[in-house]
Amino acid sequence: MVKSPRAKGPRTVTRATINDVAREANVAIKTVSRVLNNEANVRPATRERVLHAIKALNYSPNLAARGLAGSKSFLIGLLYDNPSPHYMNGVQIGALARCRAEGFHLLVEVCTPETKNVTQQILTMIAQTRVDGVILTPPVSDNEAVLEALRRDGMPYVAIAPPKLSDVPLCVHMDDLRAAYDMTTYLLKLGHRRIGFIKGHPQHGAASLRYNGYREALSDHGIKFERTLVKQGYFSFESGVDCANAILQGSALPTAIFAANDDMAAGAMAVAHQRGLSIPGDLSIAGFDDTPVASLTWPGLTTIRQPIVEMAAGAADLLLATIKERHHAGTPAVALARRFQHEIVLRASTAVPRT
Amino acid sequence: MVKSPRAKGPRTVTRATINDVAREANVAIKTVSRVLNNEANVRPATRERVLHAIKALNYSPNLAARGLAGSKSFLIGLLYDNPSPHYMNGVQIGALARCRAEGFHLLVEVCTPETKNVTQQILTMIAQTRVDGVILTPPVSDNEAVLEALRRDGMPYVAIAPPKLSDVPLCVHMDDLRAAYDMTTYLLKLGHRRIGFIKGHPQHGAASLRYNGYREALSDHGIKFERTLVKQGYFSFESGVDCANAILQGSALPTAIFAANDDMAAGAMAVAHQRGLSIPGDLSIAGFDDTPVASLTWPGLTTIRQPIVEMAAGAADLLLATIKERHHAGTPAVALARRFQHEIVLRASTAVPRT
DNA sequence: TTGTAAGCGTTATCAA
DNA sequence: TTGATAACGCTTACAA
Repeated sequence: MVKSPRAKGPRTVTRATINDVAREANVAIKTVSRVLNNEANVRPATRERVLHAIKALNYSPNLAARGLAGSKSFLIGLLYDNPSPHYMNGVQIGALARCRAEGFHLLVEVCTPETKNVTQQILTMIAQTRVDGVILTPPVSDNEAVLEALRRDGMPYVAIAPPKLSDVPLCVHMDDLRAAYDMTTYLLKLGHRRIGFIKGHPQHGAASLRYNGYREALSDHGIKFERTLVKQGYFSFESGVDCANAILQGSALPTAIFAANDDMAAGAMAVAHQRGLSIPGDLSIAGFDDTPVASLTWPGLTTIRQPIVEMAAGAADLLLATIKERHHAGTPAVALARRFQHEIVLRASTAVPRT
Repeated sequence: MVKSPRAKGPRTVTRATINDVAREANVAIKTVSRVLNNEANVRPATRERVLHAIKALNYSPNLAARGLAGSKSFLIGLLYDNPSPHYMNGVQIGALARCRAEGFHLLVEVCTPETKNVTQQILTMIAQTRVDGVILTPPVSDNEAVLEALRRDGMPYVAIAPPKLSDVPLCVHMDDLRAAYDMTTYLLKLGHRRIGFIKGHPQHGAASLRYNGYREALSDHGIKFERTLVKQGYFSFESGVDCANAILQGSALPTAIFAANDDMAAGAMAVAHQRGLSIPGDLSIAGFDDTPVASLTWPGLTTIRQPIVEMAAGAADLLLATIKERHHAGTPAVALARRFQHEIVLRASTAVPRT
């Protein structure tokens, strides 16, 4: 290995440019550019020669130069506010995989609603970086002002799990209502008749869908809805504790509790343990999201898996397709909403009621 | 604001350029550039005029153009492999905050060791994006080949928690040994004499430091080390379950178990519950990292908090300072390792032993 | 203190 | 099928 004599010099290596490649391959830079961009009208032999020179010189095109000259920056912005680490991680993995495959890079930006105008923050970011498109994750995808600004700016964007599908031209989502319906039905089929429900944060779009799914399943199976079995939570562990305590303090106890997310379900589990209720013997508990905590509780938590990675990859695909299309011509992209399938993950926290 | 007649056109808005600003302020573009870069030798009145024009035109400099013309891209690369979502999230929050404050953007890239040569992946990314520096998170910061390639390339980089401080010119870290020492001492002071330990992944640098801290504390307090109380885990919940079972199957049970991370501690808690051991009555359990799960277990897990966000912010600071310095002149940056303080987070999983 | 002119490494235009 | 040459929007000499 070469040891650098001093570690200070600003640049140790000089990178080859398109001119070097052109010289090496004995063609004009325009030809190299054509090969780089997979354009037609390049004789196979010439293409080979260029490709060879590229390899020989270890050449990579300069993104900044491409961005300046052309219309594409090969940059995708990923906007997020404050979702769970697990969610954000999944989104990044999925989006990154697709971006890399298409030669794009991911620019991550947090929106800080407290500090400043989110819309202005985003617009500034776009103006500076000239990203080719942006991916919006909740709760940014819920922000009407942001959507409107993006639309007006003409910036392609895709929303992950937006509250209203009709609001956005491009989105990926999951059927939260159906998923909650399925979980409730599963509990009913086990034999549960009194099923408690801990609602999610009232501001969060998906939360009410999950609640509706619970109610519809109850209704479809002829089970009377009981107001005392439902409590308003806020997606946090602590709110799960509070709600579970409230639900379990009545006289007629439920045999199962379904929480609108895993953190609240974990809270409910803690309460059950505290009250000496065995899970799932005395009480079955189900969550939603399949976050890491679902496999770290005791017993393991039955929950619903959102295919986050796949959804994010799908979002990136939609966005990248739009970007390319737009570049080839002003084809007015049709609104596209891609739905992803949920999955019930069965663990040990649910079972047939004891009685 | 201009309303777009149709939502299809590639660009709906035209952005102001430095020329527009110069014209508006009635100065040369060079003067605008000086204001933009906070250079000296601009009369206050002139500066005001330029600033005013910038605001009036809603101008933001084009990063690509700046990158092409100058030597800086205002891009920082964040490399990661597969750390926990919680860890990565903290790193991003911290790094992003500092980058934004300094006008830099974060380019996130995953390294996929399986697919290809990691070093080559990184080098290609650098060649394309011309990032001004990179932040390495474990386990990428453990990769010698990557470090060597970066050094040779002359790319400034900062490592978060590298295994050997001497390997890197810039890094932030935490004293894992001391932290484990402190936790063990805390348990000893509670009165525990038989303390089990679940080791972390043998490949992970910090894991052995944590183990050493445990042993040193034992030794310093005159407690005999017992081989049967220590088991080799792999940082996963399942390995925690296995190790806890192994440790608790002996005849002389420990009154406490200290796991090298929270996931394994959660595994130990599950085992305790299964065996009917009450926590902390029969068995105290402590973890390491203060991941979200530590507050979602029942009872809450006593653990050690790593100041991830602060460390990442510190890493970004170090990197940005180096970048600026280097740009001002070839000042040979001295090696800098910044240490961050850990903190024991007391929850309900530890207490005075019952006996 | 300010301005002029020459790039930076690409893509796009238009001619050959 | 190729190739000159002009942008792209900025920074960096170098003048004034």
